[in-house]
Amino acid sequence: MKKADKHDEILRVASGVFAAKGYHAAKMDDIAHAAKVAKGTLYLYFDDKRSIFAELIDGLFARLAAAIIRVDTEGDVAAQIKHNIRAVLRVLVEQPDIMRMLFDQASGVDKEFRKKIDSFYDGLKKLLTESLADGQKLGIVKKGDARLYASLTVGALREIMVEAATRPTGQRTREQIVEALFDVLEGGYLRLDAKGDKRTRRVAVIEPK
Amino acid sequence: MKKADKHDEILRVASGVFAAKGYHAAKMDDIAHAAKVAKGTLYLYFDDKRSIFAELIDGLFARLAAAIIRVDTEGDVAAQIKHNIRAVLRVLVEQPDIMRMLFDQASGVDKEFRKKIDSFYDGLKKLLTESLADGQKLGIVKKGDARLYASLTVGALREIMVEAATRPTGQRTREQIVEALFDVLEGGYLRLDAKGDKRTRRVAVIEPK
Amino acid sequence: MKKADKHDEILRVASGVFAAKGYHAAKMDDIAHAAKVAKGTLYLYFDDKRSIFAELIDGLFARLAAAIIRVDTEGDVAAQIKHNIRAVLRVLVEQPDIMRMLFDQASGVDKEFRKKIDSFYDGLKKLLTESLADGQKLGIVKKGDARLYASLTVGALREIMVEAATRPTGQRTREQIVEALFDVLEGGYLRLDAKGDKRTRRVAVIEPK
Amino acid sequence: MKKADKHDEILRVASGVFAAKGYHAAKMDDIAHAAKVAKGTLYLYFDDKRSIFAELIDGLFARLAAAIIRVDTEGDVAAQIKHNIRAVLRVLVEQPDIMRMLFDQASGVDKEFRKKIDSFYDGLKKLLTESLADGQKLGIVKKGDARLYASLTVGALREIMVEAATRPTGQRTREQIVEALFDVLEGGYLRLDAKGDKRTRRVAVIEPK
DNA sequence: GATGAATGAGCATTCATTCAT
DNA sequence: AATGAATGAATGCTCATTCAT
Repeated sequence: MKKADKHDEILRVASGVFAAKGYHAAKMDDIAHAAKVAKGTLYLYFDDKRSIFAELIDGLFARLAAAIIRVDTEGDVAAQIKHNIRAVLRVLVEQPDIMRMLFDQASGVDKEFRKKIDSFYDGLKKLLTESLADGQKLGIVKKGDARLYASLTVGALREIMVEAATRPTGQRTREQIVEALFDVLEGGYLRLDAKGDKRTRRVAVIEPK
Repeated sequence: MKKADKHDEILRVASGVFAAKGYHAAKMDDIAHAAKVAKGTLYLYFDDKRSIFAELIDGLFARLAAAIIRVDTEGDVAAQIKHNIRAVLRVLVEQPDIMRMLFDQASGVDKEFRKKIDSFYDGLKKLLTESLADGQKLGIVKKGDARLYASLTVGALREIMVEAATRPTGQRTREQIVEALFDVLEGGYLRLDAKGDKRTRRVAVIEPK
Repeated sequence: MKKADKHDEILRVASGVFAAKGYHAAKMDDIAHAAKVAKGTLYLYFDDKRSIFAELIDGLFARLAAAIIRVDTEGDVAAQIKHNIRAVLRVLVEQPDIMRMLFDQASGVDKEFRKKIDSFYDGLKKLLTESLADGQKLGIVKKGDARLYASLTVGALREIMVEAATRPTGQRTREQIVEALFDVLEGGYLRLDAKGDKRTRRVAVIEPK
Repeated sequence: MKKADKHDEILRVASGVFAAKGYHAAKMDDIAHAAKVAKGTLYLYFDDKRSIFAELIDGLFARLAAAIIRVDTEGDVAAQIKHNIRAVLRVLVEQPDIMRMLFDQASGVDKEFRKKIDSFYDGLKKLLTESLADGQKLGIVKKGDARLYASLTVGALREIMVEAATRPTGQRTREQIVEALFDVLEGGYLRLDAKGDKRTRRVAVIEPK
């Protein structure tokens, strides 16, 4: 096994240990044992415990960033949005361990980690906010607080991702999730006017089959 | 200062320390110092470090649970939903420290903590899922995966809460958030059909005001 | 209750606590609680934890010392020896708690305590050794290492005392113990018949070598 | 130095520290320092402080148990008894530190330790009691409370052992102690002459009623 | 490269003692 | 005299990291 391979092997194993026990409860001994190497060997491939965790998170971020495409409002917006949802889902669902770590542990490790995570989210939201602002100019996004829409979307996405990664899953196909989330973004899910709400906003609604 | 007062005072101070440093980096010394008592004194009021944290989380949960009302579909649904959003916002925003702790630290402390948090969320989602299912029967909630809608809503809410609690805030008033979130739930924010999407679902849309 | 009374009451209670838990496991809280006084009150009657224990041991020593009479070889030696055995038995058996403490805990408390106990025993053995040496001159004690005889006797006594104090007892009466121990001592190294004791048991004795 | 060696080396050193300071006053730092290892190293070889002490006591018990032979009344009883006294003396005198610990500290450490020690003594006394009862049937042990004789013997032995181990020693040779103790036992409740021992010392014996 | 024994700084927790009321 | 809340020094134990083999 080559150097890079063992590095990756340790990473792979470590993500399982971190996910199972949490960052603080995961001991270097645990990781070494799980990776079937001596404790000292870990330090040949990583500077310290923290950097093992950091590489995992960074790798996840990189993969997420690579998966997301900037929405081009000239093209088929719906398709692109769905593509993004689908891409994020795929990255996360394929590595549920790392994902659990990211959402459950990361900000509890360190001041620095929290910053790193915050800035990833901030970047994500900024990207989304800009896209939405573009969309508002084109009239394909409702007027209002684009930043808020972005946060809300990221939050909803995150929640569903976590659930998809955490639960025994199986229930929903990835495509169902993509469609459902997209639908909600497009049309919300409350239909209060059906009860004769005074603030009726739609003259007519045709529910899709 | 009475016994109960000092207990609460220590809790109050501890939430700040936990929020600032994170559970593990917050030492009993730090808390004692911040509370201006000797370390031993902490143990007169709490069993151990973990139980200080636990009381904070439990208190937050209790306040959240108390603030949320079950939506009665006979009454003004919109008003009740807004009430709930507003109530949760108020509880969390008034104690940003505890909130940071809950979202950033809690699941990293302990297996037990993760369970506690998970079950809180599960309870919340279950409540919401049932309300949505009721709504679907009454035709005031879009058909589809009610559980998914619930997750999505909780995620969106959480994200906005965290942001509201974390950011220097000030920007948005609480009422603006309530309205915006409600609007999105009601009607989504994408208006893709304006561009002539083939899957047009609405004959006409009248944007409010 | 007068000052002296409370002092003694605390002592009495403390001996039970020490005996039950051992010196180190017995907390000042335990003693205060058992004595139904506040912790601070203990310090009105005793300098510190150690001195409570010290007073108990000292009291026991004093009572033992007072109970033992120096054997007068002019008088009825057998009666005096029996008296001593009986007296020691009575003192110890009447306060089994303090006795347990003395034998089980005392030397484990402190360097100083070990010294104190050692010197009590040393005094006891010295007293006995001298008596035995006197007896040897008079021919009523077998020739040989008087110091060794003394140690042996003290050890045997101690063992029986501890047993008598520790066991559910009941089995042997105190007088049975006195007689049995005396008999063994007599058959062992005492040669009282040389003085023409009425209870002469041997017609002739040929000392080996 | 091999693993087992260091384990034993630490044990050896620890017994000195425990004996010198007492269990509670002996700090892990003291032991580590005396053993010239870091504190953490102690925990590579022992679970905790208590288990270091436990191993010392257990080892002593094992060696004592191994050294003692059950007296066979068909053979030379005197020789066997002397062998036992000699064997116990040798085990204890060769490790005076552990012995001090056993007698001075052990029961003060823990409820569990007291039980362990009590049951060792109980076993010893039971063994001896049975031997004495056998002897009584054969007429080589004086009639009477065999259990009491056993306690008395064990107590006497213990006292002499402790003294031999504690004192600057030197004074008596081990063999002198063996002979003296045996002599006393013999004159006391042993009636070996009944079997026609060559070393007959009494021409005639008139047992008191 | 690989090992794993050794390290020692670091921390939660305990409890005898004090002292303001 | 009595109280008991407050104190803080003291200590067993952990575990990330190092380094001789």
